[in-house]
Parts: sequence; C-alpha cells; structure tokens
Amino acid sequence: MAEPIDERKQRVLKAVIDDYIETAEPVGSRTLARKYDLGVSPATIRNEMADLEMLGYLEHLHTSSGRVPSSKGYRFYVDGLIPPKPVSDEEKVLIDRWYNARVKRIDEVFQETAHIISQVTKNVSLVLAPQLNQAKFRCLQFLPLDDYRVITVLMTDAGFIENKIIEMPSGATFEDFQRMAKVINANLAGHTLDTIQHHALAEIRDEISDEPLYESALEIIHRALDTGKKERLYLGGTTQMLDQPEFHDVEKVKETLMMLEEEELIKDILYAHMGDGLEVTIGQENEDKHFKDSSIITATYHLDGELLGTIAVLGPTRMEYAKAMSLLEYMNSNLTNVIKRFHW
Amino acid sequence: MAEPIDERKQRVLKAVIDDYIETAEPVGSRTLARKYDLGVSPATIRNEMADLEMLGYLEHLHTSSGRVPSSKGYRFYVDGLIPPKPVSDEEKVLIDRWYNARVKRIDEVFQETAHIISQVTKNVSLVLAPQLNQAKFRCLQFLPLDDYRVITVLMTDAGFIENKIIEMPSGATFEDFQRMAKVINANLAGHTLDTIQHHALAEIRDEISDEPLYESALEIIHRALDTGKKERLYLGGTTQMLDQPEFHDVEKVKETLMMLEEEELIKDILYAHMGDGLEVTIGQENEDKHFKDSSIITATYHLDGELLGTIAVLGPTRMEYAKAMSLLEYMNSNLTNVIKRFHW
DNA sequence: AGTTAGCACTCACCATATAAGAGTGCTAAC
DNA sequence: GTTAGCACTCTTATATGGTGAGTGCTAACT
Repeated sequence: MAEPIDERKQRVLKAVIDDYIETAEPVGSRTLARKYDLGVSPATIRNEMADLEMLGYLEHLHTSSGRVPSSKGYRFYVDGLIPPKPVSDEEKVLIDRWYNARVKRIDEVFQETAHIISQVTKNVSLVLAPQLNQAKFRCLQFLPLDDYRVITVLMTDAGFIENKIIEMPSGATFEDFQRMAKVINANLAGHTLDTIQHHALAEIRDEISDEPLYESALEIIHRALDTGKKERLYLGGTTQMLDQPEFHDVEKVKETLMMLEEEELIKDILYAHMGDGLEVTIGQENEDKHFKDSSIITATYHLDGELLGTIAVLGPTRMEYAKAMSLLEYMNSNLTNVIKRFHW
Repeated sequence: MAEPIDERKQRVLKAVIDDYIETAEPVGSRTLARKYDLGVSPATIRNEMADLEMLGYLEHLHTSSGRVPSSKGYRFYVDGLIPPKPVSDEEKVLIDRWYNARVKRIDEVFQETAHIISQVTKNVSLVLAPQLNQAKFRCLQFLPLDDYRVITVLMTDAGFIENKIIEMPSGATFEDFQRMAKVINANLAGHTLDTIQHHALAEIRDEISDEPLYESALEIIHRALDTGKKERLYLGGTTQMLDQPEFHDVEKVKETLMMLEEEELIKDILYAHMGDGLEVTIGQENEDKHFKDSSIITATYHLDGELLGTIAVLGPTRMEYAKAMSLLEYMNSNLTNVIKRFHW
C-alpha cells in the first residue's frame, strides 16, 4: 500500500483536482484527456485513476460518474502539487485602497479584513480579533461626567481603547478617582488585564487601603478593567458562499448559516487550529463532524512578536487552496501593518 | 366600486388571510369551509371570494388554484381585521432576561434588540442606531497618551461616548489641549455635532485665536468630533428567514441577502418610513421595486422626546402582522428604557 | 509490458405522458 | 339568497423511455 505514486499519477491527480475545483463536477477520463495535455489516451487515464482510487486519493460516488478527490487526495495536492499563486499586484493595490477607503475605527479593520478575504476567495472568512483580557494594561484614566458619575477610559499596550460609565459611590469625589488612577497606572502597567483582574489587583490593596472608600474603589477598578472575556469574531462572505454550487440546496445553506452563528463553536475551531503560520485542515481531518466536508485554512497575525489573533477561510473541500493560502499569508502580514499604522 | 364589504365578506377575507399567513398556500373555498366556522357552504364562499377578487382584495394566480391576498387585502386586514395580539408576559420576561444576560456595551443593545425581534417574529429585523452627528454635544475631554499623542473622548447628551487617538501638532503641549477643551465645553454644549462641525466651530474662533496653534487646533477639534456620518445599522434573523417557505429557492435567498447588504438602500427605506409611531407598509405600497412582495413594519424610539432611531421588521407580505406590530411597540418603549438604564 | 481501441453496462438527467387532487365557475334546484 | 352538482383547469407526483457521460474489462497494438 505504501506504493509511491509516480510522476504520471501525480499529473493525473493534479488534473483531476484542478478540474474538480474548477467545475464542481465529478471528472471523467474522457474530459480529462481532452482538457489537459496528459499525452495519453482516456483508457490509460482510466487505469491510473483506478489505481489512485485504490490508494485512497480519489473516490467514486456511483459505479458510473467520474471521480472526486478524497481528503487524502486534497492533502497530497496541498502539500506538494499546488503551484504557488501569489496575490497579484493589482489585487494588492485593490486591497490597500479598500482598507484606506473604509477603515475609520479599529473594529472596522477586522470587519474589512473579513470582507476582503471573502470577496477574493468567494468563501466564508473568519477573523478573530485580539482577546482584550490578554492585552497588556497601559493606563486607566477617569473623566468627570457629572456629580454622580465618571467615565473610565482604559487603554492597552496594543492601542485599544475602551470606555465605560461608572457611578461614583456616595461620598467619593473626582479627586479620589484621580488619586486611584495614579496608583494604578504606576503599579500595574504592563500586566495583562487578566492578571490584574485575578491577582495583581490585590498588590495595590496596601497602597490604597488608607483611602476612605477603598472597597468600592477596588470594585470600580474591577469593573473598569472588565472588558468581557470574549474577543470578537468577524464573519464575511456568508452571501458570497451561495455562489458555490455546494449551496444549491437551501437546507445546506440553513445548516451552514446556523453553524456560523454558533460563535463559541467557531472560536473553538479557530483556537484548535491556532498554530504558527499557515495551517490547512481538509475535510475528514476536521474533528467536528459538521465540518467533515469543509476545509479550513487558518493564519495567525502578530504584533511585536505577540500573537494577536487568527484569520481564516472556511469553504467546501473543493476550494481554491492556492489562492486562499497566499491571500491569507498576505493579509496576515498586512493586518499587522494596518493595526500598527492605525494605532501607533 | 365603492361597494362597502359587508360583515360576512370581512369574515371570509379574514379567514383567507389568516389561513394564508399560516400555511403559505393559496386557499380554496373547500378548505376554508372545513377549517373555519363560517356557517355557509363552499359554494357561497366561492361567490364571496369572487366578489372580493373583483374588489381587489384577493388575487388569482391561475384559473384553478385558490386565492391569495393582495396588498389591498392585507391593508384592509391590518387596518381593521387584526385581533390585537399583545406580547405575552412570558415573552416579556424572556426578553428582559435576554437583555440582561448579553448586553454589556451600548452597541450590544442594538445588536441584541435586532436579535430578539428576529427570534420572535422569525423574520429579518432592522435596527437603526442613533445618528451620532445629530446628537447633542455634551463635552470633549483630552487625555495624554504619550509625548506625541492624546486620546480624545467625545460625549453626547444621550450618553454615547467615542474616542480617538490624535497626534499633537509639533510644539503643542497637553496643557494647550486642556485649555481648548475648556473653551469648547463652555461654548458648544447643547449643539448638535453636525452644527458644530459646520457652523458653531467658527464661533469659538475668536476665543482661541490667540492660541499659538489655533489653526491646527480647529483641525483637531474637527477630527475629534467627526463621528462619521453613518449611524449604524444592525440586522438580525437573516438565518431565521430561511424557515419561511418564501425562501425555498436559493436564488431568492441570494437576492434578498445581497439586498440586505446594501446598507444605504436599507437605511433610505427606513428613513422614508420614519414617521411617528408604528407604520406598516405592505407589498405594492413600497416604492422600491425590490420590496414589491415584502412588507415592512417600522417603529421609532425616542429618548427625552428626541427621535433616536428606528426598529423594523422586514418579511414577506404574508407575515404575522399582529405579532410583529405589538412586538415592535413593546420593543420600542423597551429600547428607550434599556438605553436609559444603560447610560443614565 | 505498457498503451490503446472497442464494447457492454451503469447511472444520472431530461422530457414526455399519465393519473390524481384541489379548486374554480356556472347552472339549476332548493 | 344559498347550495349541490358537474365540467373544466391547472399543479403535482409518478412512471417511462431515450440520451450522454462514464466505467471496467478484454483483446489487440507497439
């Protein structure tokens, strides 16, 4: 079984997969011989295809009808047969222009990234924005709002800002808050928000324990730093995907859309695939049974060496891997730049 | 033609519409007689239906097959025949719980509102969040970020907060910004952001003209107040809608989804229907040809007497008007409360 | 030995035909 | 004014046969 597949078999396999990716129809020997210049007759191709099927690279739906690549086939294709298909210069220009035209706020960066990926690949895109509670605390500022409330402005090292309105405990003055801010900023800068919430906050207990309202002060800091555990997930291309023949059936569409709404599920998938660099998971390779006939390509983006988040393309196994992979690679580095340009 | 329709005709019309809303199938005289207790035979119902068709309340697809309500029919139904169907107490509790569980930030209020509406009505929901540049300016605060930049925090009367990072012009100090803030807050509070951008900013020119960098100061204020012209649009239920038999055809789904992505188009529709109170627009009554077989129910929400935004249900003309209308009415008042509770 | 032509066979797909079911409209009787 | 009865229309589901693309196998060819 460990029979190596010779060069001609590889050519045939590549042709089959290329054609199937293009047409979404099971591909037969005759078509293959006509469309691709393999230099042999359909009969020979038939034999080769039979061998490839025996080895598990191709599949047969019914006795008649052509062959379809298996997960193993796609895997071999992705690992060795794909011609690299770099993002063209025109596309790069287009993408740049897109970013510049639409992006005003930080969350629009992610939304727009998702949009671009789905536009180019015609598949669903997933963008996982940085997890705020893993971000490093930079400073916390208070602003007076009226006699009863203050605005808290939280800032992290990566340049994300979040604000809240908080009621002052009775008796407290704005000056009390200012003093607190000083202590906090002096002691806690550089820690992750998570650490601060769970441990570091205790460290400054002593510093402010002589404050008249220090219990409620702690509570307030706690609330100000609570960004919610959820990093945000941005989706794109849920409409594009309907162009794929895989979604000619409404049931399939509904099923997929409902799955995409399960934010937690999707996030778990992204976490699981969050390695370094580009990762391709094909069909059967997916743990989750809902994705047994989907492929997911993920890439992680970084800032200053720190892992920020993940971008991904989700589509049917029949997917333009070459294009999606190089696009993700490009967007990956691009995203870092845009975030940097945006905030620093 | 101004023939008034008597009580029995109304009963028949109501039965036809009720049944069509329930089943989505053209309804025939026989079914009607069996299901609804009209006290007359199918033949009589046939005659009545023929009359109703002549008067324009019902339509015939083909010579055979039952009747379907026309826009005029729905209109009559909505205006006079619907039994009010108030939101049940259980539903109210459910909605309250929903809000409390998920809403942490202001934008989540709108997202969640859209979600709730679509969940309950099984149709697409639209929520137009307040237009920021129509909001009244409350105050602008500056926070030091580092030597080169400040964070601007803009706050409006309705309690919305937005922040930006702005580079300081060379030579400016943070104290310069503080002075500017004082002037701005003293002079411009209460104006809409829009007015300030276009006119009122000129008024404070004199006040700060002795500042060393007043040209760039104006520019900075301008940028700080620029919230983008777009109020945000939140959608919900694009998956729910697939349950409706109207969307058994993928083409129809695609078309609708693409339309919903045209944010500007949708907003224009919402503006057009933005009256006071509840407004129902049925099928043909819609200006836009894309909506000729859809109905839109809109309701506006307010805060302190000021119009804030719109919530709406969009669905096929065959829609549970009673339910959707009372839900919108409830959400409408509810939304005001939630926003208030949230920010004030 | 590897390659190819030929042929029987299998499906999926499309169009047509047929039967069943639901509904209408009309007429005549109640 | 209401209803029963009947002929007619139109949609939907089902069966049938033909077509085309594809396979697998055998035998002939280089």
